[in-house]
Amino acid sequence: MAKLTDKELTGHVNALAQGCEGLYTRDELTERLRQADEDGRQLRVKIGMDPTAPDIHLGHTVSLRKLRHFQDLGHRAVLIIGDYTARIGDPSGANKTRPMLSEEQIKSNAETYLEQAGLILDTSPEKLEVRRNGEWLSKLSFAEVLQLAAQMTVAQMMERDTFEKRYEAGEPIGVHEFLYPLMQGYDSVCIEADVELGGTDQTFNNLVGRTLQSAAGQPPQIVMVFPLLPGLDGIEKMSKSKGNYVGITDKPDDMFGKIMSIPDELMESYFTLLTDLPSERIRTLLDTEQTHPRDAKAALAKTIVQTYHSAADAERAEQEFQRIFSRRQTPSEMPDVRIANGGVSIMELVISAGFAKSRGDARRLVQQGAVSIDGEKITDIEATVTPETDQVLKVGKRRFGRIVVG
RNA sequence: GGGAGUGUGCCCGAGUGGACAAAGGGAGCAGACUGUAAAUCUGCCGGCUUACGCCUUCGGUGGUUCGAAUCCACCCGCUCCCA
Repeated sequence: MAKLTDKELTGHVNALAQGCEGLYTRDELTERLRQADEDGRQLRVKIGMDPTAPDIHLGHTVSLRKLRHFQDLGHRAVLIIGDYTARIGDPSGANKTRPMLSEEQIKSNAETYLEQAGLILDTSPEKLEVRRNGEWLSKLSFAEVLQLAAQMTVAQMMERDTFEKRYEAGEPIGVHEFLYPLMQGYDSVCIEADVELGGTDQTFNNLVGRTLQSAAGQPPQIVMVFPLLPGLDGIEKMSKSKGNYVGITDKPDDMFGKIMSIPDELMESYFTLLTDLPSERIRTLLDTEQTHPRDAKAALAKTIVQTYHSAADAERAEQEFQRIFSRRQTPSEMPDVRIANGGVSIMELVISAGFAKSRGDARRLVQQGAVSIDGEKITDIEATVTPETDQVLKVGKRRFGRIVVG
């Protein structure tokens, strides 16, 4: 087996630690990599997924991309699908009323997830192992659960900042919530993880894995946590339920447009967490002396679209974006809005196009000057219009429809 | 088990008998400005209605009252203190 030189080893560690916010510990990682190389074995690098929401967004890609990096160095990704955990409902954080998911739903979510994860990961069998934690969690007896629980004290649990904050805020904390970290940690024991990756919000859970592994006589996993990607609003972390996300299967145009709408301050973290651009290049792009922020953002958008689609798609998306927003032209493709012959009220038109969620909403839009047909603004809510086929209904900045009469 | 609090619109949060569809903030939408950035300004922001107005809403159920988010009873959830 080929032995790494110390220099190469250090290089690997540095590269892997890039962008990492917490590494427990660096020395252990170095040592573990060295050992693995010496023994000619793959490290088992774990990442957990929550099958409650299937779509992968850019926020997830931060650690997934790092996982890919491990794969590229020859290691094995172990993807844990938290099917058992999901069935009980993950209580962490704000979503307390998370619905329990059916077996069916979990299964389909997991499938979607895997499919999408395949856009980032190397899916060859020797590089990727997919496991469901129901495999082992469902087999635990109550006594065994108690034994696990006995590994930790309440004070240790309360160290977790989300628990601490909620406790101080007088918010409820379910006893079973203390079991989640244990479950996740037990996952690590069962799959004998060498490394676990996750967002910083998983730090505590992942560290529990170390505790449980040690107790089980295993070398504790190395834990690497990554910054949480801020969402499009620049305030909260990216999440599907907040609606501030970019899905990796979003259409090129949407992806491009969404990224163009992020606040400038987010560009740096997006560049570093989501792209492989060399830091030199990123510096140039972020330097407003050298690059107009708008162009930097376009470069960002393009790079990301290219990653999940193609260079050609990225090119097209950029052109489309410029066409609509810079030159204020109409999109090259838009949904049809069918209307009958003989004219319709403007209100009906907006509603039937699906651009307003209620009549009041439609009225508001018209009154506020958001509605136009072929560039002609219509502000009279009583107006009746007789547009022709191929004329363009525009509502607000980004909703377009092509009129089809008949 | 006992006691004290608390539960409001997408979220936070004021309101303690009528002027309350309910202050304020945030989010969102629209307009101006722009780089679909930020900041700022303006309007909207439960449903129906051009509007007058009407309907549904303040944990749940029932009650008091001409009239309740506001008072009473019971119930439910949450928090804290005591045990």
